Amino acid sequence: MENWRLGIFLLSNLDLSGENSMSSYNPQQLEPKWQAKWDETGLYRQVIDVNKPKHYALTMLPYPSGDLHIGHWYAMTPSDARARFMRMKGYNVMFPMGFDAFGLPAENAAIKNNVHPQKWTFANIERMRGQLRSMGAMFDWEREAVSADPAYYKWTQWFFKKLIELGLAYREKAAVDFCPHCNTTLAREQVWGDDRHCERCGTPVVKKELEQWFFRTTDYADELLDFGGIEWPERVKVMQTNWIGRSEGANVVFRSEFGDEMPIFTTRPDTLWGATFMVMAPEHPLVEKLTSAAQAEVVQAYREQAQRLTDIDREAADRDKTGVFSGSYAINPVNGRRIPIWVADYVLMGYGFGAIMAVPAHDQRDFEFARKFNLEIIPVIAPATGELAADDMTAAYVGPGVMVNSETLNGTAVSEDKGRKNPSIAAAIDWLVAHDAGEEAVNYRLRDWLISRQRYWGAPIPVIYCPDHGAVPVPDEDLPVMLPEDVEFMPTGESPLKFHEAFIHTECPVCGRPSLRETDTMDTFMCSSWYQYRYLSPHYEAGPFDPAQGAYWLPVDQYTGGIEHATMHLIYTRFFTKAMRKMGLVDFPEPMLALYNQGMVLGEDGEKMSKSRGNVVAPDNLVAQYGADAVRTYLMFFAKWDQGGPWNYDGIKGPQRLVNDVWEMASAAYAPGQVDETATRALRRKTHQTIRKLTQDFETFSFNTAVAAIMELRNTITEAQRKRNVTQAAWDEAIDNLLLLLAPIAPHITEELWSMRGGAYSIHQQSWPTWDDEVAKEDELIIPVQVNGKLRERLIVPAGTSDEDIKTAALTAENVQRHLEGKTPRKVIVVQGKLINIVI
RNA sequence: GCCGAAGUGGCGGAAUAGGCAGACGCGCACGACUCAAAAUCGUGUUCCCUCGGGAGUGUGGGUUCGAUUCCCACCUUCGGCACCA
Repeated sequence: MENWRLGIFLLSNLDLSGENSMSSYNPQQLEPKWQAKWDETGLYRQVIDVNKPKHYALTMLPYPSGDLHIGHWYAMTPSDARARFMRMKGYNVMFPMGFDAFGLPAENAAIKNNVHPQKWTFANIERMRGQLRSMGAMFDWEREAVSADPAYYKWTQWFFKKLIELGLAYREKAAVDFCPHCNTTLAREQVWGDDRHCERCGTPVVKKELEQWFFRTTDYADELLDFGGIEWPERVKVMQTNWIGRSEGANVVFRSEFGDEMPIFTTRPDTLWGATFMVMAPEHPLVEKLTSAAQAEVVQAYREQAQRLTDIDREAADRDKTGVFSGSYAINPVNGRRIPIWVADYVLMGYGFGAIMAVPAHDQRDFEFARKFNLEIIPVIAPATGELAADDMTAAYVGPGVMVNSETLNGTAVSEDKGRKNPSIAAAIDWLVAHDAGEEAVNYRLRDWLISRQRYWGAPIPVIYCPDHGAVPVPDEDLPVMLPEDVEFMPTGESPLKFHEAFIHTECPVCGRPSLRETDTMDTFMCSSWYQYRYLSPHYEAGPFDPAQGAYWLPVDQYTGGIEHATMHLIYTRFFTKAMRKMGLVDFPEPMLALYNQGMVLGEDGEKMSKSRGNVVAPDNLVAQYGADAVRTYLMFFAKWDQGGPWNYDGIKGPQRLVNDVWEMASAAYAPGQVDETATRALRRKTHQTIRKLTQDFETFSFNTAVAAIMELRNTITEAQRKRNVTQAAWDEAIDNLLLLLAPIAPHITEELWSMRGGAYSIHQQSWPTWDDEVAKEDELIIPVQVNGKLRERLIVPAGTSDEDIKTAALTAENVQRHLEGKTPRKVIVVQGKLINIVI
């Protein structure tokens, strides 16, 4: 199929006449020519210029998988066009590019093909640089940063140490998510979907007890919930807010009969008087102690069974409640009531304290459990319809009402508000504090970020374990901890670092005793959390970035990338910037002031592109066939950027015709024939309207309608060209502006034509055109006339005609008269300059 | 189950502080050029129609002189979360 298309193309491009061969449009020749010229002249070097406002435009950096695919083009081309637009608008624009070069695919390729990950990665980078160049983007390659470069990961390690110093990194043994296929632990964010699968490979994860390094993202939970001062899509803000999952309530200390403290978190302290039992997660550390001899066997069996269940089974919401009685009792601190302690897997060890008070009357889960095991139900909220009878209830009551059966708090109003806004919750918290039984508390769903990875191809965690001094950070002068190159890869994916004697065995930096080096590497999201800073000065050696560069360029003004990073990269990099502020490296709270999420290009079948589906669109072929400019234009035209949609091989013909037409009209000599004032004015009007439209569309990322507007201008110019009825000045104005407006979208052809027309190098250094409202103004208006809301007539009137005159003309129009059927209108609605509706 | 986004011609998509639905493009049809095809150019292209009109933006209601746009109730699709106390 591809070859066939290519064949047609080659034939159609053969210019057999010989006479126009110098000037026919040949993107394959012209695009590399300008790319080289831009390079030689340093057109895209981005240097500090204090006389200009700065604009830091950033697009998410790619993983060097080996081939640039159309998705990269879709992410980068419109970003590039936007950056070019900002540059023409007078901003000093920085638009860097780099590679997120650590990660599993390199290691998997190493295992499969026996190539070293480093070799594989850097060869891919080399290849992708060439492919990126073919796109014609304004990347400043002298700012390129590669995360797998020791000069880069030295600072990734340095940041790790800084986080330890600030108390934001710690090591802990915990039940963590482990991907058996990737053979490594994962952060909670990297476990997706109903079946809790690995974000990378799709394999369901398992739980493992391991000692791992964590970053205290939860320290910033509240700050991360504050999106003030940043323009981010609502969707991302909602996803992050849900992910962080803040709940307000109280911590209350229950005690077992034996005096063991059993703290719990509740969002409903106002229902404490209705707590009739407690439930502990099977993994709760007190389970063993609190299990009575009589219950020992059944509790033990239950715990074992719980352990065997996968998280998927356990977290299925519609599953029947299971559990066993521990044999012990706790004391409810608010009323001294003795309540049984149960063990059940609907309570999760990973949230709150792993134990709850159960209020079956007002919590559906507790209600189901109580009904199943015949536990007591005591209503403590009475709805407006009257008090509840426990025996008659078929579900927990979670609505508003007043507190009952709650001693001194009886009669307090219960609203549907959460936290202290609810009078009953406020009263209960005050009661707890006054009686020293608990305190106001906030709980988050967000977990600390687990960054240890049991893989080779990542930045080594710079820590040494000394028998005397414990975990000792590697001194700064010994950074970076280099990845050894002489390693052998296990087919199991197990990290070769664990078996590399020379790497493992070292000395304690404090006492010199033989010690062991940490063999885990860092999550690659650590590398990408601060790459926007490294771009400023990728060769800087005195720190992660040059503060002089930072003072000018930071923070990022416009970030663009896919939505899939909403709760991973985009939370991590926000956390990182907040930590960097604590380190004194930056003085702002947010890394990216504005964010835009592009959609996805799908295969022609409307499905996500994948090799197995065979619907992958290869940009290299398209560039060979149509040229980068046509591909860029099509990508920006076929859908609104945040929507995306299916690729269509026929659809690209529209943009292909556009660039061809632009070539024809801008390279042709124009000589006016019979000049027509009206036609001249019409062309000038269209030119100025198009400038206005494109300015607005670029500002709002509406690139598809921007390209459509350029096509309209093209259509108007085509007509003028055929009739030769506009002045030379109007023609030149139209062509020059056409090129300037198209320059950010199709940078090569516009550069060539600009130069052919004698414009100064480079078109990309010209100012964005401005429009004159007077010229853009329509001098005739088309006013639709409706009778009872149905269109009956269109009036063409000169601009500035009074409403009265339009109304008169409308009422006397022939077709309107016919539909009035001699009746007198009840009402005539005149929408100025827009429409008339006659109601009869 | 909860939260969010979206349903418009044959197709991709325009148009929402309520005001000509279908911009722009693809495709298609007819015509021109050609021995022929491709490319290119021109004309047309929401559907139905008795050529007067009628219907029409997922479905059903509502508000309004007027609704793709606002309100209510559904249906479908796609994301995110999901026993989170």
